[in-house]
Amino acid sequence: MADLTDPQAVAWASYQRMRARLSGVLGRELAAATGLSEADFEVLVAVHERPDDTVRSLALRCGLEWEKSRLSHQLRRMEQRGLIIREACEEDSRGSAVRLTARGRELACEARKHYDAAVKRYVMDSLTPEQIAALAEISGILLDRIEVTHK
Amino acid sequence: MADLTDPQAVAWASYQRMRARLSGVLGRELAAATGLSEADFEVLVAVHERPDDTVRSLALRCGLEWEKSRLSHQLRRMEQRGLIIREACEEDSRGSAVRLTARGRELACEARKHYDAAVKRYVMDSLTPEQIAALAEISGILLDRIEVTHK
DNA sequence: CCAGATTAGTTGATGCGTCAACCTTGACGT
DNA sequence: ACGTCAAGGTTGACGCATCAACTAATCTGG
Repeated sequence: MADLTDPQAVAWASYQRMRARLSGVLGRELAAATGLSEADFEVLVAVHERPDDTVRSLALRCGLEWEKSRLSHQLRRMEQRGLIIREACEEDSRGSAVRLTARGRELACEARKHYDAAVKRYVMDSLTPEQIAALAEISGILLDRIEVTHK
Repeated sequence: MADLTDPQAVAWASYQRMRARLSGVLGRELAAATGLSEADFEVLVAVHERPDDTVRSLALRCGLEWEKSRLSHQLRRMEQRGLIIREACEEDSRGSAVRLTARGRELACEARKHYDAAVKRYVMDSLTPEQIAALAEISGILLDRIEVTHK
């Protein structure tokens, strides 16, 4: 009772192939248009959503659901490239806060436009509203499943 | 005309979150059970499907749809860990062939069992046959879309 | 108030993935 | 033949992701 049925195997193979290809083209287009990686983009957008373009690292980490060392490494690289700056956190002197630079803010907006357009072009324009809803539903079910067994 | 509608944005967010979580869980379980990465696993399975557990690098690369340098780096690491060996290719002296070691063959089988079971547990057992078919269909559509605009 | 346990964040090592540069060998037109 | 070009593969550099070990500040129980 362990094996996948044929339609299951086919579905999994299609999904895996689609996933690999889609993230490839989206990442490449984003990099070509803005010089940002998807990781950069996620961080910039998440920070830009906050008042004053500033957020505590902890909150950012929880919002992104990233490992702490992943965020730390990413922020170091982004700081070196002048996209963000890190400042002290007054509520908790262990913590730190992240603020967008002018360049970071500008790139966040630019990148969002390009990225959303690419998602629309590659994904949304290809699917019916029913298929989009189905994708959302399936994703939600699988997420629940993972949360339940890993909490 | 550029922005995503609300249901589109929700669907995309769910998909992205599901994708990240699912690949995390599957990768972690595979590593815990066998010590292999997903990249290792893909290679082992692809080679193990061939007669004599041997393939030419070129064929492997086309089957996996990997960049050539990616495959080269991956094979170097796998050779160092004793999962495969690389030998000369007689049809074309530029080329090379990949053969599983005994350990590689053993791990390929072991890993396949664990991985399929995890896919079944996390994905297939959570979805109806209709949802599985919908996932396959959606994936196929998006793949076509990408192929068309990138070929 | 103090000692031990938690928590925020950093660091270093290592594997993965991409790009660009490179080397060798085969293919092809003339 | 031969010169040019393309293809198979390797390498080095760099960014991304995870793990484990570490530092420093906060929390908590007594």
